[in-house]
Amino acid sequence: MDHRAGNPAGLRERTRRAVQAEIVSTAMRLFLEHGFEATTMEQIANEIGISRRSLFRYFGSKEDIVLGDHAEHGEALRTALEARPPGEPPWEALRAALKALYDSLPYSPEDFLKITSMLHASPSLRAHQWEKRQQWTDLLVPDIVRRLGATRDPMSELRARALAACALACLEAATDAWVRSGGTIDMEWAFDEAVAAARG
Amino acid sequence: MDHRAGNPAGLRERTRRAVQAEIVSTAMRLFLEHGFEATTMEQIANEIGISRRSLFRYFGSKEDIVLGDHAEHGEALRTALEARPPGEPPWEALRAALKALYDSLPYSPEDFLKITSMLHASPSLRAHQWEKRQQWTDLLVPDIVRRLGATRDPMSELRARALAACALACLEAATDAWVRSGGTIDMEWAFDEAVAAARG
DNA sequence: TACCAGTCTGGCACTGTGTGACAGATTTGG
DNA sequence: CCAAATCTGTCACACAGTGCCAGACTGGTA
Repeated sequence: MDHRAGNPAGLRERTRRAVQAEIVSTAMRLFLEHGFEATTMEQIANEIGISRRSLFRYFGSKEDIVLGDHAEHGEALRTALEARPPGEPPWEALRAALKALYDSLPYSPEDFLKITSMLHASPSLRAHQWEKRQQWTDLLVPDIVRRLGATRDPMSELRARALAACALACLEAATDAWVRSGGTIDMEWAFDEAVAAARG
Repeated sequence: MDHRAGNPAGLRERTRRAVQAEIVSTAMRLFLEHGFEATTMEQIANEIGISRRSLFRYFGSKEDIVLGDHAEHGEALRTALEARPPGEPPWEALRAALKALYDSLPYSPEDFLKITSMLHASPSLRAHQWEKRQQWTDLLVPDIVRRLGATRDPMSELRARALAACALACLEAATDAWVRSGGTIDMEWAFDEAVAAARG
């Protein structure tokens, strides 16, 4: 039985969420202030007032503090894609799903630019981000297979995977151009431009 | 003056090349035998008979022992692309250049499968490989810009970058399918299939 | 209230990668 | 043979990440 009133989850869960949130905000502040590589896990832990060991219990790696949301974003993207009409061609559905994800991000344009710039500046962050995005493809493949038509051949997965990977490559190219421009160009336009170039 | 007869480069350079080659072959043997992560730099150094510190002087990171060729491969790819007729459409030129690179690889199909499988199995190797391939795009962009037509607008780089990234994404998808099939399917066919799916 | 079981925490030790500094050996060019 | 440049091994160090353990805390029960 639950004796506490109006508590959706136990105290444990709530404190855990709170600590998690504090870690992210504190760490992000330090990262943006001194750079990702230059900030050590020990500094972050000291700043918050917990031990280094506990910090590693909340986030398995330094990169996860920054990219922790990426797994959820993948799920959101999958949901958005599956919400598109079944008959819609893959590229249009992917475009719409990516736009939905982009619009749902809670960052202000300035913060988003700072974070994205940091992501581009640190090799290890870029690498981990790509790793997470590879997992995005895995999530998207089933839906794309469906959209490509129900040919039973075993290579439909290859086709779907290539399509998803190209869409994310275009997203990356667009984001890259956006960052280079200092956030001045329109991201949506850049993405369409990238797709148009790729499709010839 | 060079007192030694028939030596294209000094003794230093030759021994350096020899040691480098021995490191690669010894390390690859250990990697394929016990796995990449399970093999430590100390083990490799001991096996060869040099100090750990010297090993790090030859290869700045463990991943570089495996992916050292990747930089040269990028150059080879650029050369192959630039050797294609100027009027040829980007996708066809890229396809031909990638095939030329693939054909020039010195590995037997069995070795190539083993190495590629290892590359897919280790997250840190995958990440570094992707990083190197990102540099490939930088090398290819100028030529693709030329092929896309000399529109002076500043966004031609975005288009070229997207194209290169999609081509490499298709290569990745094809390689992935090839590895999953245990090397049975035809890589060239898989690549074409991936491109066809992406271009709709 | 008291108690027990599950969980969280900090502290310690340890592995492995990667880097800087230094002294001694080796090569290079004259 | 000499002097400058380069390579080598050794030691020390920073940092990420992990296993282990004892103590503290929480949640539910009697």
